[in-house]
Amino acid sequence: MNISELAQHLGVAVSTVSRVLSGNADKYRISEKTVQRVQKAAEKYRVVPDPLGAGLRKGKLGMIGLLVPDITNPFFSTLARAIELRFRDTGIAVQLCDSAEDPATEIALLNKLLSRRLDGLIVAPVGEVSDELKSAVSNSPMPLVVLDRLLPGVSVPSVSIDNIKAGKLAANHLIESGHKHLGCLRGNCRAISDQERLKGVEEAMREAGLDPATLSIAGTGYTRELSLLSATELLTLSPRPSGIISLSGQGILGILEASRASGLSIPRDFSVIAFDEQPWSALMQPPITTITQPIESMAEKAVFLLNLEGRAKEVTPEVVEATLCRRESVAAVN
Amino acid sequence: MNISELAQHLGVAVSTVSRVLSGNADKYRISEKTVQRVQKAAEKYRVVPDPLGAGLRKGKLGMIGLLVPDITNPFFSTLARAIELRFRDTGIAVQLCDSAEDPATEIALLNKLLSRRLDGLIVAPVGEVSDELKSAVSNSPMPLVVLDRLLPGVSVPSVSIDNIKAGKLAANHLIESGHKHLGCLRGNCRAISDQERLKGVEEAMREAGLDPATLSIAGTGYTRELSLLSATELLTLSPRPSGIISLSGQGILGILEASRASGLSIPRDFSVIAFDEQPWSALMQPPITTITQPIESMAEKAVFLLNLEGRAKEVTPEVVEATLCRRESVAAVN
DNA sequence: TTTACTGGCGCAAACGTTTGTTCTCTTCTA
DNA sequence: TAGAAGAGAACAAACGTTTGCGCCAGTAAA
Repeated sequence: MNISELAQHLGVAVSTVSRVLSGNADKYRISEKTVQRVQKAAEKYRVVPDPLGAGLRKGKLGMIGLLVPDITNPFFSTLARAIELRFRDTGIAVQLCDSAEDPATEIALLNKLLSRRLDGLIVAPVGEVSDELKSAVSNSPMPLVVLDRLLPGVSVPSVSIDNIKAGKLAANHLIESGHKHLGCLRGNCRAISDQERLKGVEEAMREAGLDPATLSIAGTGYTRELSLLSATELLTLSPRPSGIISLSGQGILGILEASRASGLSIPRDFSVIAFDEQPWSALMQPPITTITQPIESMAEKAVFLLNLEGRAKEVTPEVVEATLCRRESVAAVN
Repeated sequence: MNISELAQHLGVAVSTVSRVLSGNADKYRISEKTVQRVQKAAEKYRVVPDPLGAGLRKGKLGMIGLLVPDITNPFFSTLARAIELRFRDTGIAVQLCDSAEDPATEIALLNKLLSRRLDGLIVAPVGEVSDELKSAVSNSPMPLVVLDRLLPGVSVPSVSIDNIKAGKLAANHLIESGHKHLGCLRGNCRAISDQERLKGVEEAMREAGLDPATLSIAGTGYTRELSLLSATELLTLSPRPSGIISLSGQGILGILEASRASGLSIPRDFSVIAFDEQPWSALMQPPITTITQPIESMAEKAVFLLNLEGRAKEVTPEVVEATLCRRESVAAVN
C-alpha cells in the first residue's frame, strides 16, 4: 500500500499523509488529531513513502555511493563499515562498488555511479590516474570526496594520511634499529600513495646519511602470486636487505610466505614493517610491526567533507596521522 | 541533460529517444537514421536515462540489496565481491548493508531494504531467529534468498553448507588423529549454523565411541575480546582439550592469542581446526587447518536462486560442499 | 454585522521515465 | 484514382512522491 491509497482509505489528501509521514506536519500546520490518525494507520498497514517517488520529486535518493578498490582488503572493509555506520542514523543508504583494483572497471563503475541520482559519492581510487578519471571526478554533479589514494592535480575534497611522512616513519624505525640495507615491497607502483611512501623512505635514508640507491625495490600488484614472487625476489638478493617495508597491506602476506619458503626467520634473518594494521598483525609469529592508519577518523572526516548539509565545500586536503605500532618483527642490529 | 531535453534538442519525441536508448528501437520501428542520430547525440552530451524515472515507471530500480552480518569478516567480504561481480554485467547494482552481528540492527535494515523498490534481496542473517525476522523474510515483496546462516521454519530459497556434516568433518579429522578430548569455541550460540556444527561434532564423537559429554564448550560472540576470553577459558581447563575446533572464522584469532598468552604451542600442546579459510590461514605459525566453504559457488547459486528472470522459485534449500584443508595445526597423538 | 486573520487541509503541478495507443505520411494495390 | 496497408514517430497516461498555493471555515477585531 502506498501513501495515496492510505490517504484514500483515511479520506484525507495525499499531501496530508505525505507531510505527516515525512515529519513536516507542523511546518504545514496539520492538526495533532490528524497526525495521530495518519501515523496510526501508517503503522498498522506498514506504509512507508516509496523512496523512488520521493527521490524523483526531491531529486535525491537518500543514498550515497562508495567505490573501493577491494572490499576484501581489511582496510577497506573496515572503512566501509565505519562509513555506513555514520550514515545509518541519517537514513542514508550506502551503495557499495568494488573496482577490483582495476582502473578500467573503476572508470566504468564511477560513471555508472555518477549517472545515478545519488546524494554523494566517496571514492577510494585504485590509484592510477587517467584523464578520464580526473575529469569524471572533477565534473561530478554530486558532492564527492576522494579517500586514501589521492588524485594529484584534481581539486576535490579528500582525506588521507601523509604518505611521505608515513614512509619516513617506517624507514626511520628501521634505521634507528640499526638497519642500513633497506628493501621495499611495493603494491601498485602507479599509485601516488605508493610512490609517496617510497619517496618518504628514500628521504629518511638521505637524512640518515644512507644512499637511497642502496634501497632494494620490488613488486607491483596486489595479488597473492605477485607479492609472493616479488617478496622472493627481495629475499634472495645478496646481500639480502636486513629491513624490509611492505608498502601495502597485502604485501606482508607475500613476504611471510616467501620467508617461510626460503627457510628464513623473522626478525633473526631480516626485520619487517607492514603498512596497514590487520586483525592478525599481532598474532603472527612474530607479531608484525605496522604503520596504522586511523580508519575511524578517516571515515568521520570523509563523511564530514561529503557535506550533505550543503555547507561550503572544503577543497583543502584533509590529512590524518598514521602511527607506528611497534611489535617484534623489527629487531635491533649491531 | 535528461532525455526529454535531448529529444527537444533533436526535434523528436521523448518516447523516441527513450526507445532508442533502452534498446527497443526495432521493437517500435524506429528508422535506422533516427536511431543513429539519437545515439550520436546521446553520446555527445553524455545523456543516460535517469534510473529514478525509469525505476519509478518500471517499478524496478535495477538494484539488489545485500545484507551481511559483518563485512569485515573475510568470508562475507569475499562473498560480497563475488556477488557484486556476478551482477555487474547485467547492469544491476548492489546495495550493501552491514548489520554488525546485531539482531535489532538486522531487523531495522531488513525493513528498510524491503521498503525500497529493489529487484531482489540477498540476506546473510546474523543467525538469531525472531518472529519479526521470520515474517519479514517470508513476506518479502521481492525475490529474496537467504545465505549461510539459515532461518529454520521459513520457506524461502537458501544456500549454505551442511553444517552438521561440516562439524563432523572437523571432529572426525581430530578423532582420526587420535584426539579424544575435544573442545569447541562457539561463535554466536543462538545461530543455527553454530548449533548444527556443534551437533555435528557431537555426532562424530558418538559414532567414534566418545562420550559427547566430555566435549568442552566455550564462547559466545564474535568480538576479539569475547573470543580471547572464551579461548582462554578453554585452554586453562584441566585437563586441557587436545583438539579444539573454532566454530567461527574469527574465533581462531582468539585461540591463537590465548595460546600465545598461555605460552602454549600449536600443535605440540593442542591441535586446532578453524571454520572458514582466511587469507592468512596458511601463513600462521603453524599453518591452520580449516574447514573451507566454497564461496564462489555459494555466490553463484545465490544469484541463480534470486532468479531475476522470473522463473519459478526454488524453495528447496541449496546445499554446497565444505571441504577440509589439512595443514599443520593438527598433529597426531598416540 | 462586516472585515481580517489564521489554522487546517486539499489541489495540482512537477520530477524523468516507459509504453500502449493514435496519428500522419508514403507507397502499393486494385 | 481511391483505398488500404504499413512504416515511422508523436501523444499522453501512468509510476509515487513533494510542495507552493489556494480554499474554506471559524474566530477575533472593528
